[in-house]
Amino acid sequence: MRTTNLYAPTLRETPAEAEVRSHQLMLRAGLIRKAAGGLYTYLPLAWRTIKKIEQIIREEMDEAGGQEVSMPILQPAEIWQESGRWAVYGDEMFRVRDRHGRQFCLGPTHEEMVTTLVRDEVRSYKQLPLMLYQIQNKYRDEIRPRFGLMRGREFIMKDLYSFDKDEEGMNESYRKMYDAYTRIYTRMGLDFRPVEADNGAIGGGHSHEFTVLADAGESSIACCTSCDYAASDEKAELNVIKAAEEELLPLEKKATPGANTIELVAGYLKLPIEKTIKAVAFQTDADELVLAFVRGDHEVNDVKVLNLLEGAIELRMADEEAIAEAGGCAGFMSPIGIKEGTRVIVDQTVMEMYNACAGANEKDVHYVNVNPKRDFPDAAVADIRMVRAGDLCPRCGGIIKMTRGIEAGQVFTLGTKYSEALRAVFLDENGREKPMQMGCYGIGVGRTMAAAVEQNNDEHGIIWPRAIAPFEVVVVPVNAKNPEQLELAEAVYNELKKARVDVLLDDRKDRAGVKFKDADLIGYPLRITVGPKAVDENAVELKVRRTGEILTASREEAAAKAVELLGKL
RNA sequence: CGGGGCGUAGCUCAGUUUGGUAGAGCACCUGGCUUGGGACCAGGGGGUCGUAGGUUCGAAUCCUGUCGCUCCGACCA
Repeated sequence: MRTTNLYAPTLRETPAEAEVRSHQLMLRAGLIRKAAGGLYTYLPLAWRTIKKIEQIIREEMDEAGGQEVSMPILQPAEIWQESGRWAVYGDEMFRVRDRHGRQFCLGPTHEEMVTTLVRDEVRSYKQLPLMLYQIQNKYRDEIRPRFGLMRGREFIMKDLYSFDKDEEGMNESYRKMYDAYTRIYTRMGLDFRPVEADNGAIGGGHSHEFTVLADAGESSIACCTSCDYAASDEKAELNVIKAAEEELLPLEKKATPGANTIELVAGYLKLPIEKTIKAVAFQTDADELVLAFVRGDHEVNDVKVLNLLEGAIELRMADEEAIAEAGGCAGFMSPIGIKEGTRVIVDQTVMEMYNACAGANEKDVHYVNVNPKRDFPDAAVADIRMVRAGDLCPRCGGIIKMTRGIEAGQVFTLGTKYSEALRAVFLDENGREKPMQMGCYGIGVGRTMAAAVEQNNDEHGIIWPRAIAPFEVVVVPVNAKNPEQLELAEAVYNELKKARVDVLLDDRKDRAGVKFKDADLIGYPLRITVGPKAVDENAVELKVRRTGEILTASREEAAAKAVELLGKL
């Protein structure tokens, strides 16, 4: 490919609409252009990278036993009504009607489609396991599209679905996918972590998010500094922290006028914040009141709370009236004196506190010398707090640090949620009818590209990992109007092509500076410069984008040297 | 949907407070000169000032509606 034949409109200045680095760079480097909010055109450079990412994914999916298919993007409402999600999915689903008034949606995901496909064909355990995948556009009418390709309304996704005869098989499929994902992100040259994740409403199964580490990432993850434990902030498990044992003092009320926050109480009573107990009141979607208690310096993890509540779908902050009805007092709450039957959940660490301070369930009054094991021994106890930096790893006891990343892929087991709803059943070895055990596994392809840019750039532009660079090498004749230079550059270019290197010849008649700036901005891993020195001294120059390292080689050696350097990028 | 910010040339922005008839840099076209880090000189093209309405002799500027973009929150690949 020659630059004069490449549509890659680079921008000298950063467009005002882009806030995050990857979005800015992809616009500036001429990779993408916006068509409307959350909708982007992939220009030739971006599309080359997308195709490379897809190819890596395909190879690993096939290797793991997946088979590629292509299912319709336009999906009939019926199958969604059957699974019950037509009503649940809400405004996030794009819905359309055909000329007869029949309803369809633009697929936000394909569980319904793939499950109905499989149920009609698979009858026997002998036909399982089965793994089907596709790479295609998905549509979600996001509340707020943002960060360019990071969260679009149309985005490219690889989605694989596994079908197994039992849980053991499902877990085996899961493991294969986990391993395949690990190879995919490794091959792409990205710094990533498989992160234990909550799989929310589905419950029960496993889930990992494959998170590309980047400071601008949306997800906050807890990583152990000693072992390889990593979990999303809402998932991270925590061990009990035992306070030093103390003699139990008698419970006592103290007036704490206006002290309705933990900071105010601790300040007023001159107590360390670790000696206080904090309350958070929630209500479920069914209006049940739930009181959660954590140590004063901790935060309640509402996902953990929600997971403890059978049947609840979401939590919101409780109304003051509901709290008062249960005998509580907003801002001054404790489990002591709450009406019988009220849902109270106490963090495990709270149970190990001695002579602590908590609300007295009346305005402007707190208790001191609260001893949970004595004062509310019957409360439900669980791990309900949010992880924070400095906590101890639940696996090895090492120190946890918090990092940020971009969730580029996710794997999780679904169990029989969809196979039951859509009656995808088979006969097992004993002739008994059973629902299939499913798993689903997604990779955001465009998001992975954005994450790669987010993770690999400097003040001059993008620095592509070789495996997903739009071109591996750019050959730059310093002065393309000089026939000798151009001829030598073409010779190097042709040799690299022959060596099956993905190479671009920047044959534009612009000044060298322009071409160098573009090369840095677009971020080809390797640049080969052919200038006067090549003509006069037979010396061409190879520059590694990431390190800035410059090597020289003779014209004859240049291609071989480039191939050697690429091997290390 | 709630809360901020912004819509003026392809891009980045000035002009809006105090109404007087459209600007700069970059990009683009022509010619010249130049060719190792976004050159230079000369000439040129390009804007219903997001949009609709109102106030006014006169609106980019003031008022009202509306659309779009963007950031923060709930959602997610």
